[in-house]
Amino acid sequence: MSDDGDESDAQSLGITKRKEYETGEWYAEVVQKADLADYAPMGGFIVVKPRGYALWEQVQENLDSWFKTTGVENAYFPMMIPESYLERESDIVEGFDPEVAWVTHGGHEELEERLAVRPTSESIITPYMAEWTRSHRDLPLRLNQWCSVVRWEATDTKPFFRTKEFLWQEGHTAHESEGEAWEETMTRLEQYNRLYEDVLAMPTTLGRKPDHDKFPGGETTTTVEALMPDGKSLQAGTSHYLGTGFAEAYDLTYRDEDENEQVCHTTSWGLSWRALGGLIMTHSDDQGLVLPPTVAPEQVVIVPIWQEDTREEVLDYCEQLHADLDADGVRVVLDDRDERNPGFKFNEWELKGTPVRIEVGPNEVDDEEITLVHRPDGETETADRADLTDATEDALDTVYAKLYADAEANLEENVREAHGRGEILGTLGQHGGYVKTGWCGDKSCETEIKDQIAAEIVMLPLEEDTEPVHETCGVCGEAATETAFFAKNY
RNA sequence: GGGAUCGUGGGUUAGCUUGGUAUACUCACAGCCUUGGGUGCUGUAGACCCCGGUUCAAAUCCGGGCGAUCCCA
Repeated sequence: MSDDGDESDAQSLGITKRKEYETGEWYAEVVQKADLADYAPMGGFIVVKPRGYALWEQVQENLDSWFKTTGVENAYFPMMIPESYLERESDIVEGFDPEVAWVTHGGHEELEERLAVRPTSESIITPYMAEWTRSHRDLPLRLNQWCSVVRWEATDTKPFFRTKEFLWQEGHTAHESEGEAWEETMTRLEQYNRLYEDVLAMPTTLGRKPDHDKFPGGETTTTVEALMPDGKSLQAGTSHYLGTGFAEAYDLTYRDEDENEQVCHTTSWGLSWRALGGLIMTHSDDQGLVLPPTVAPEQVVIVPIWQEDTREEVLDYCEQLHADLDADGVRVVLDDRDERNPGFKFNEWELKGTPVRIEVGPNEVDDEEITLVHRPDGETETADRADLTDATEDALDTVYAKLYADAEANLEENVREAHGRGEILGTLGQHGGYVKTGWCGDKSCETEIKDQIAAEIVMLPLEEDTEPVHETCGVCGEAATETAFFAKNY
């Protein structure tokens, strides 16, 4: 049944596309109507509105505090990078060149050397790390910057998922040994994982990128992958062990205890506002945005419901609730707008993603109770007024658990095994999700699948010595050396 | 990278085939009304994506651009 013809006027205030059937359009509508972001006048760019930015701030606050307690310091490097710097690491040039935006003029004068708008900052940060590193006593050196980068891809804009400019953090570290650098790589990957598990209510899978898809110039790229409800995988964060290649290119060396010059092992790791795209896509529904309480700008909305003769007592009661919750540190708003009826408010706060609603009418006032409603499923519960904060916090925890459980079920149901071209293609085509199969390690076997169904190897098991799931490659039949996870991806 | 669809007040949309004063709802604002799922009334304000062509006349037809969405790779 189509709602195109009979969209009621009332509904056009809310979401008119269905998540299940029109995922792309639904997503665009949620982002705009929940006031998260808008399109910029140039293709590929977006404007992030205060509600959207508030979500990013939650991501920042969490990650930033974890970084700081694990030895990372924030710094800031220029947005523009001289071409000669970029060129010092040839793989970086090759990997990013097609999507670098160049500044060629300052005012009316052509620059002697054109400047790259950073697509990532290894090439300007590493030289400075080299300057600051003299001896093993200066190591490890851990820097992070919160900034935006530009990658001039000619693909369709999808707010947060795919934009030419995006906000992220990029961490860059230098270490004495491969072991330390590898440990660093994993520390950051685990922190990304924690962000998804504990803050964004999204289960993830950790893995390694195949060689042909790793960070240009790096040794190993690890990834946090999140499975979206439409069966596509989202690369939700990456952490790279860069080996000594970058250190060599930019002279990042140190004197060890025996006064010998040694080359550093470096890492870099980044997480972008894609995380928000994943968050929105994962939890939201046909009513609009759904947010876990951890990041919701308003965790609770109190909606008063009154009649002429009960107005004052209901509002008084609500104001008390509001004051109490606020004092207990709950992010709460009281929607006491006079000109809107409760139904309108319910819909509006649901559209905006507020996780818990407290409804208060004369009944609640008389019985000294509160009615709590969970955003994800509309479940209603009643609690004593005296237990306000506990009941509210329980409800918030329950909402988080529900969101996580739903996402987890989606992930668990959508990891499948297949062997043979037909089976791999068929499974991917029918179900989406991840398809595990043996892999010989040859890129052309991936290409074969990619050409037919636009799915690629999104990850390999994190542990390199993991026994392959099949003895032979699921595509060509040669001996398998790895287990490959095929999926369509964002 | 290839193909398709689309672009009208802040949001949703009618009008386009057959060229001539642009439709309605909603939001916003002012006032009244008053509330257990998008309430009712009155008033105000607000739009044809851009450039070019055809024409007496273009939202409408033609060409190009820009932007969005979808499908395929």
